[in-house]
Amino acid sequence: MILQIHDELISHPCFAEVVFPLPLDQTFTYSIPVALVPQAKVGCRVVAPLGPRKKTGYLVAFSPATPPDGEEKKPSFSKIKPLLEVPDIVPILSEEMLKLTRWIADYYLCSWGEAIKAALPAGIERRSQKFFRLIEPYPESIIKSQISPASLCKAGRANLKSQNLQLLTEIIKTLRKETMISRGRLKKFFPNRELEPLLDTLVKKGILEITEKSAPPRASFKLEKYAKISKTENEIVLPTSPFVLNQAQQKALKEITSFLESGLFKAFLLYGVTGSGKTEVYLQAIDRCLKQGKQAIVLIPEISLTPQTVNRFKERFSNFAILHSRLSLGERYDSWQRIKNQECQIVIGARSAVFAPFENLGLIIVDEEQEWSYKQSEEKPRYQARDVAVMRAKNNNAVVILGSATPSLESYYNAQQGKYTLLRLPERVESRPLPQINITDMRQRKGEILFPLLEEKIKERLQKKEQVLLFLNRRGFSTFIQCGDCGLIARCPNCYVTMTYHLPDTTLRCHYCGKRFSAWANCPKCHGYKLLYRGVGTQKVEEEIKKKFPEANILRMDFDTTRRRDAHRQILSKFICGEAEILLGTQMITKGLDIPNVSLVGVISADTSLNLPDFRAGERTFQLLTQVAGRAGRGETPGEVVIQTYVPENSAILAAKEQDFLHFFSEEIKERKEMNYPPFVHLASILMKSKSQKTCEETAHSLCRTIKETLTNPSLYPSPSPQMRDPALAGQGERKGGVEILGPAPAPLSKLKGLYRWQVLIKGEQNLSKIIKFAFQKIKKTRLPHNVHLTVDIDPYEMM
DNA sequence: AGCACGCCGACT
DNA sequence: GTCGGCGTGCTC
Repeated sequence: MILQIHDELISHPCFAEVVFPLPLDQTFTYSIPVALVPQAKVGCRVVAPLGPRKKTGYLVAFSPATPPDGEEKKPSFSKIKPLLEVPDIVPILSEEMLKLTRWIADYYLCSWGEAIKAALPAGIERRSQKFFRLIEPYPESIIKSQISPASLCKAGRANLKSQNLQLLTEIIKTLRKETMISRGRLKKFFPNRELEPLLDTLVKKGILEITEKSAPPRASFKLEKYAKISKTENEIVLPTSPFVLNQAQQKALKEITSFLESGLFKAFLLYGVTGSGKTEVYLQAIDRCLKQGKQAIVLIPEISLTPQTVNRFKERFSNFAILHSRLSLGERYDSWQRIKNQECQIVIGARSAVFAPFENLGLIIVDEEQEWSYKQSEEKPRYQARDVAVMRAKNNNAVVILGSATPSLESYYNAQQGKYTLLRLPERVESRPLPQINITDMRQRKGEILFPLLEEKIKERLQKKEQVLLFLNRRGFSTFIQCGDCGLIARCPNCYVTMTYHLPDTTLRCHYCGKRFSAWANCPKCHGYKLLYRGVGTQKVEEEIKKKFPEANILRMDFDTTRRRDAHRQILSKFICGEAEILLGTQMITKGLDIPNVSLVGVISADTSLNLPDFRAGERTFQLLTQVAGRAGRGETPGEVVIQTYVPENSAILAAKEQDFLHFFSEEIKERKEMNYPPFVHLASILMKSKSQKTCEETAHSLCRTIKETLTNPSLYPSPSPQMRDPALAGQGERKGGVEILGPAPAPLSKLKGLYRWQVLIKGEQNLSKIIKFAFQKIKKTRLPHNVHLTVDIDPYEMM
């Protein structure tokens, strides 16, 4: 073995440094077999042995056979294994993507391999399929005794539960017939839950043998599917020529093009009210970019990525690709391949399209930059695509345009500070008036759903044969049920949240873990029959509307009515065709709907998003209300909006009424400064999850201690002279060197899916990644309890 | 993240 | 006594 490696070293005195899409913050060193030397380049995928299995990793660097003095020592020669395969002829990752993913790994605190995985289309990993085979020659006794499970057990010395004997018999029978069978096929035959552990046991006992074979690459399915899609999606689209721009648009475009032509990095914030013609500016900027021989990426929030939106681009350009989460793996891979081959010049897509593998990038557009969906919160890496877009533009000397009618506080602040250049489109094209907004104070009469003003307006619109949109950001019937005698509230046993009452099956459901019960007939504690149904959801509103307007047709659109594939589109097209006069729904009706006949928008309660324990609650409410209000009056008839609320004096609601972003910004930014929140500080959230409440709490405390130690020892973390902050701005947490630690405390959702959750929040003037990374390394050395799971979220959006 | 190895309670 | 529970530690 050693000899063989030395042989290779003579012809190729280099090792491959490989990272894997695993939470392992290190590179692995492999030798490169002579046969693979011509192919193995930095940026290629490689298949290599990692422990007992083969894994796809990424070649990120070459390292010399003998490390220069002072560098970390290589693993001993006997440990180094050779690469097995290099599936890429051309590196799949450019130098630029390697640099960008490295930055993501450092900033958002994940491994380089995880960051790279996020930048590549899903399903690109070479799948290896396991095949099972009965070991030849199996003991004579087994064959003779036919397939008596009992004798098999003895021969294999496997002690199996009786209910598994039957299953075992069947498996053996199947294996004898097929000799080789894949895990997937076996699962199809025996969809029992016991299958997997049983197979493992049999392998361990030497009755079965596993052989690994690489499965065909997913992409081979792609052609047929792609053809199908193009057929349905290729409806006739008439090309449009560029519109004549108004003065503000012209000015914006001029600034953008001057930077496109200069070939220098520039970030713009294009702040234009709804209907001010941002898209036309995008289109003409893209056109200029293409004429420069460069490529453009357009990011659009997932929900807004409708045919309607895409067609605007299709009308103007032909050579683009769409990257969409609804695409199948094959389709996505195919789009990606077309981009990689530079067969198209424009990419339109959601969050992950920011990684489109263009090699001569000139322009990135982030439409609706304030949208939360640009932040990946569930999966690692928890990156903010808008910020990645800015970073990528910087790396490429490209132009980035962040567009919005209601910019995020961060972006507008950045524009004020000169980090971004502000471009304003203050007027609506064709000078369509903004909708009239009315506020109803719900404190007048508690417990009501539809107040007289909204009811009156609905009646009016129905008579005029116009359409109505009703918005409530809460699904289900009642958000909780409570015993009127003892006060007991129905809570999920796995999560510390109330259960929502649902119709028509009268179930109690947990919106976090999906648990369902049939609803209480009476109180399970005191057996009282006086049950209170509290908190209004869309189902209850639907019932109320039906009562009040029996002649009207209502469509409800929420998570429950759109679970079926395509239901979303079906409901919308029904509404557009005029099959219903009222569309009632949650969040999902607020985005990108453009229905000319909608003249009234009603917000049943504006307060649901306002009461969340989140410093962005006000901002979110303002954006939501502005967005939903924008759905009214898109046609000839001027629109009208009614917002019902318990807090009409709240600044977010007042600003939404006046549709005055700038006023909202100036109020909100004051509060952020006072409370020491972004954009004045960076935030990082560390979440501890464990089955044990105690472990959670203890880990949280010890983590806090470690972070504090890190901070008090300036030699430990590389921070440039921690400057003193204005003491008047001090927040409530503990502060050291411009860093403030809040917590530890139970997370707002203190238990979810059976796991307790504790949280530590860190505020800092500078990027907190380095400090946290350091503290983590330290805490790992002092041994972390193994039954806690740590999640770090840098610049978090959801801190529940 | 997997996966193997290793040390303790419930059964043959 | 063995089986399999999952705590611990490693992967070039």
